[in-house]
Amino acid sequence: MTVDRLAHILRGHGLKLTSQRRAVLKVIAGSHGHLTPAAIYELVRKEYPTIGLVTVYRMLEVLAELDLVCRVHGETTCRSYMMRRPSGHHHHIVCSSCGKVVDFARCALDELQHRLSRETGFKIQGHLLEFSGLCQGCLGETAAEDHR
Amino acid sequence: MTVDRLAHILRGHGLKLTSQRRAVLKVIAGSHGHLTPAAIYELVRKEYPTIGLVTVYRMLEVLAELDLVCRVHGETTCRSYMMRRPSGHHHHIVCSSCGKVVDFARCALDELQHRLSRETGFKIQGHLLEFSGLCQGCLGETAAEDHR
DNA sequence: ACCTAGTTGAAAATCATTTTCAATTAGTTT
DNA sequence: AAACTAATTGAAAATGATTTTCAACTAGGT
Ligand SMILES: [Mn+2]
Ligand SMILES: [Mn+2]
Ligand SMILES: [Zn+2]
Ligand SMILES: [Zn+2]
Repeated sequence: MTVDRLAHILRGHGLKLTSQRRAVLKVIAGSHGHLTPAAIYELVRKEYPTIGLVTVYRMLEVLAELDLVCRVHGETTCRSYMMRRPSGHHHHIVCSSCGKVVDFARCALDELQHRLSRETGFKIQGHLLEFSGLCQGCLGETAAEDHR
Repeated sequence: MTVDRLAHILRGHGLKLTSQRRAVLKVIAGSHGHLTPAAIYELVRKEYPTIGLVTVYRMLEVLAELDLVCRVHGETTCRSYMMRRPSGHHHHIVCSSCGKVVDFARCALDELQHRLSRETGFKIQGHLLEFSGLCQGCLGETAAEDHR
């Protein structure tokens, strides 16, 4: 997506077009990888040395709000833990209401993985898969609430 | 996994069995959901009010080292961003070396999702899927290095 | 040119995590 | 049972990331 197109979208939402915002957009739109706020800040500073880190944070908030950025998950960037129950390769279904977790093993991603490897040239080494929703218990509760 | 079994594993790795560690183990092993360090700390304090938050952090480090805990990823707990390229539902393949991201759309998880929903009683509302590996460029570089 | 709501950035506040260090203790050795 | 010792603990300080506050500034409308 071009910076001008993005700028137009922002304006369409009643947001002002400042040179700081343009600079941030240029950096994020011009990169082919994911960037942390700090990394974006460092890159933007080369073009706009007086920009504040706060402005980068605020810009990311706006972009996330408008669903213009994607979040990328790192293997080790989450600090929510639970005791490991199955010992081998497995994944989780997480209840977004109470946090309950159920494990499952057969993810059947080999076929997809091979296809993607072929199509993108990546040597794929791992995957992250997680389902989210409501557990039976929490489903019952919301049903009971709806009933009142 | 029982606390005694866990305690035994720790001891097998030359780690001392303190009452603090027992208390932390009891809380994590007794929960059916994922917990942040702060949440674990609050729960442990009920049984062991003088424990320090530092001890919880250290215990989690140990458990992660021995691969006795699982990490759970939250939708919004990662702060690495990139500009959104496709507009609809899609996923990422991330290069663990340079951070490059390639998108793909057909994840074909419906079948799996239905099976899991049936088997677990969850109302599944979303999923998180991400592949990681090395992009073509970074593959070339490591090959060149190996050649020297 | 003027107005004004939105925006900015320095600084302080808040929150999470790590480091430091002196005191304590688990598990071993006498 | 007492002594020993390396591992462990927790208060406090240090570090790092993110948010809040607020006075000054500016984009875009009139
Ligand atoms: Mn698990
Ligand atoms: Mn994407
Ligand atoms: Zn639930
Ligand atoms: Zn790469």
